[in-house]
Amino acid sequence: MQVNNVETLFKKTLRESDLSAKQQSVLQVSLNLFAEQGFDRTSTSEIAKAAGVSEGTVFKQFKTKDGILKAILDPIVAHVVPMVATEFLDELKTNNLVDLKSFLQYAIQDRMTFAVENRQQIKVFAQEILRNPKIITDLSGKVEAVVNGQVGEVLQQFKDRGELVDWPNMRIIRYLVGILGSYVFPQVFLAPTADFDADKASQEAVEVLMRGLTPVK
Amino acid sequence: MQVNNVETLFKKTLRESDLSAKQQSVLQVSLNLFAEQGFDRTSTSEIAKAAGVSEGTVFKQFKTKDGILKAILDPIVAHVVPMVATEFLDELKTNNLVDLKSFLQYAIQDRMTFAVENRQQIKVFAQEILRNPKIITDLSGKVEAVVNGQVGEVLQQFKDRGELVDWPNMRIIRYLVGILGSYVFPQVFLAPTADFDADKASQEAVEVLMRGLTPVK
Amino acid sequence: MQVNNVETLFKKTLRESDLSAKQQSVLQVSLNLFAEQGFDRTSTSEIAKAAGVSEGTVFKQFKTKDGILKAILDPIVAHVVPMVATEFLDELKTNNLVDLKSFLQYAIQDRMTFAVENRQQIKVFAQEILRNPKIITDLSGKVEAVVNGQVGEVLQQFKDRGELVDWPNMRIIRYLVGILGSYVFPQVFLAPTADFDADKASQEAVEVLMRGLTPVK
Amino acid sequence: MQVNNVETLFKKTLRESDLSAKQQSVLQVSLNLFAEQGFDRTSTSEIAKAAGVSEGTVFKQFKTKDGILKAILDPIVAHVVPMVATEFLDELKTNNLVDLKSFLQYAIQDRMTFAVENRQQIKVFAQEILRNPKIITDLSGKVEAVVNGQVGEVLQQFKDRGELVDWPNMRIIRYLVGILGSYVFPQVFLAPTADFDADKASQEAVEVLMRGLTPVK
DNA sequence: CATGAATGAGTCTTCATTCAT
DNA sequence: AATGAATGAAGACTCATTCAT
Repeated sequence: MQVNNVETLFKKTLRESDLSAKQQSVLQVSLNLFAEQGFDRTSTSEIAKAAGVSEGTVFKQFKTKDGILKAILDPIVAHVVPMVATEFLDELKTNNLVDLKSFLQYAIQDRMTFAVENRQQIKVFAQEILRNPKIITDLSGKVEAVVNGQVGEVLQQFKDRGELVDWPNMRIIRYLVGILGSYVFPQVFLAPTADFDADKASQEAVEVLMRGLTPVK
Repeated sequence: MQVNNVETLFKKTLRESDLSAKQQSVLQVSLNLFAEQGFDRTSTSEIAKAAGVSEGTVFKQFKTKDGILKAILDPIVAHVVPMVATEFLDELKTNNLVDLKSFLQYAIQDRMTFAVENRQQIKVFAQEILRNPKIITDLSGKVEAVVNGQVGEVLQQFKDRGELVDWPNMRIIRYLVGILGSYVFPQVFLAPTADFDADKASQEAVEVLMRGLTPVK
Repeated sequence: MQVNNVETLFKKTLRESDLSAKQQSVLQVSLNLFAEQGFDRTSTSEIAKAAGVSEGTVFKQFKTKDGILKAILDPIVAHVVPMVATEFLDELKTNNLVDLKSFLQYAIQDRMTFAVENRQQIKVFAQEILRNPKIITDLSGKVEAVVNGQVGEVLQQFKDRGELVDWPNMRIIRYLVGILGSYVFPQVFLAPTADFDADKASQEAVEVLMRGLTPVK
Repeated sequence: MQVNNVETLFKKTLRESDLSAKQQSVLQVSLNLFAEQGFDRTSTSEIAKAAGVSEGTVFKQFKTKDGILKAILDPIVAHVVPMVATEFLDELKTNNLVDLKSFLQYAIQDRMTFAVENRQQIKVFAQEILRNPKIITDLSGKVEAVVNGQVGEVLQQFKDRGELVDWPNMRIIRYLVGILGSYVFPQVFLAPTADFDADKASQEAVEVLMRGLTPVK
């Protein structure tokens, strides 16, 4: 199965950057601390200590504390998100999703796993969005392009075959995300319950989505 | 129509408290500032200035900065949420919701309006949940009680009449909230677009929910 | 003889301000430290310690380190300079300066004493002028007004009586200041020699000025 | 006319030193930055960047930041000042200054031009003197030697011929410098006004000095 | 010689909190 | 109850200096 793990991809991006080992460590450690206790509640001295570097080193490269956050978020937005998207879309095609149900089963389960595995990164993103919603305005363009582009093609197939209601792509995706979120949200932001059954959850989600998105005869 | 406005109810709660006018002002102003710029980014001196009181006064009553947040959140959780819930449930009964569609139309539109009107308070809550998920664990008990209690009765009617799938109440509510959230989330947390059409949005939401939640013959 | 001491006047201004004793102490101590070791080489913690207050107190009132400097310089420019000027001019009139020589003797000696007694304040000013010459542009207006105003009247008397060359006031004052400075400068900015004889110095200065400024028959 | 420009001479001194091109660049750039923004407000990284060298290089040669200042000031004191003095004295002799007026005209105008052309260097010196007056104690010996030596010879001629008052050389030079300074100071340290007329200024200065320094019959 | 990443002490500044009035 | 001056610990950030390469 695909890696699909932001942390792995993030580390890869780090390795390919021209940052020194210490500076990479700063970003790695910051990501974890920001996710755990929030940006504002994480001090730069805490970061330095956790990364095993001096406080000067932190600022030498990243200039400001906000610079650290930017150094984390920017490559994720610029590289990780597209990589993940591409990977996901490739899988969609590879897996030869013959009908809507297969497609939904795959997509829902895949994204659910993704969300749970990348809780940390998602939380950092969520915090930043609450603080500065502009960040998502920048992303929404990309998302819309993908939805109407490659994802749109896939959806169109199902529409053509009469398997999917003829609603705008954004509307269909909205419901997909909404239903997915209704399962994922508590796991990511609230207490991640140990008894969360991703299989059962995705089956249920697929069931209600199939009902909601199949054309009425 | 009902007031349904947390701010109004919050003010009412304040009036009924034994807090002096100045102390009420502190809470009122804090709520706004916390929503606008976040708890960590709001200083107590800023609060004091905005509330027109001295810094000493802020602490005289609330002991700590966290105490202010608690003084805001606690009554909302203790009084405002129940009041809103009761009000909502009363309306459900009063409006004589003869069938599932009427029920969904009413519920969705009502909650959508509620969310948009109370953006500020919701944002403060969201921040606090990210920081301290425990707060929702406390709430979830109450919510589950309501869902399985009064709301459960309503849902049961529809199930009995064969208008609603025979799924657990929590599952049904999950989808309701998920679909609702897919419309409301961008308005509350991202850019609140001026062209948001609550009527159209709730009609669409009802449409997909009716499909998803109606039993198959 | 007149007080003529900026420090005394500065303290008087402080007392009349609405600053607390501690805050006055901050300014007093800062003035001394800035004069001794320069603005940039004086740390705020040093100021706090010397003033016997916490570092927070320093910033509570003066906001920034520059704010401290401003709080020192502004009242001097606004009040002390005018007070000193008035005092000086009053003395000029009171002492019934019958001829140019008496006038020069008085003025030179008086200003020389003034400069030597207020070395500290003058040094702080000098530093600030090197850093930010704008400060003197603001003052030059006032100075010119006095030179052409009250001082001008005095000079005009001597011109009318044929005791003083008919040059523009600014030119005459320029030489007065230049010659005065040639004696004062080393005392203020270089090593203040113990054997400095203000009496002899002013006699010499008066001698050369009398020669330079008396009309040729 | 003579070069009379400290920068040119400074560069020449640099070329004749055993410093590498990069290290010379460090001194050159430091001089400018110190003059513009002061020693304390110029960081070593700023110097390194402006000089196009690494931070390590700056310290390799000069050990400390003070070492840079020393490396700038020392050669000026050791070589440039003497060179300028010699040049000046040579000119005095070459120009065959027949009488006191010619001498004053030449000297005043020459030094005035010198001061205005070397504003930067003078400002660095002035700053350093404010900070560490000892530097001038070292210089004063040299100055006194020159004043009583070669300059003394020139002055003696005029005294012998009855063109110049029989005052100690230092006293005469004091007035020369004082009057000169009264014109030059504002140009160097305050706003350098575009309309400064060096010709007119030196004529005026000569006029008052001739009056002040000519023996009374 | 030259580099530049790394250091850590020190700087200015903020802020929640206390307390005498 | 209310004030606001005072506190001091902690925060972000700077900078002269070192050292392995």
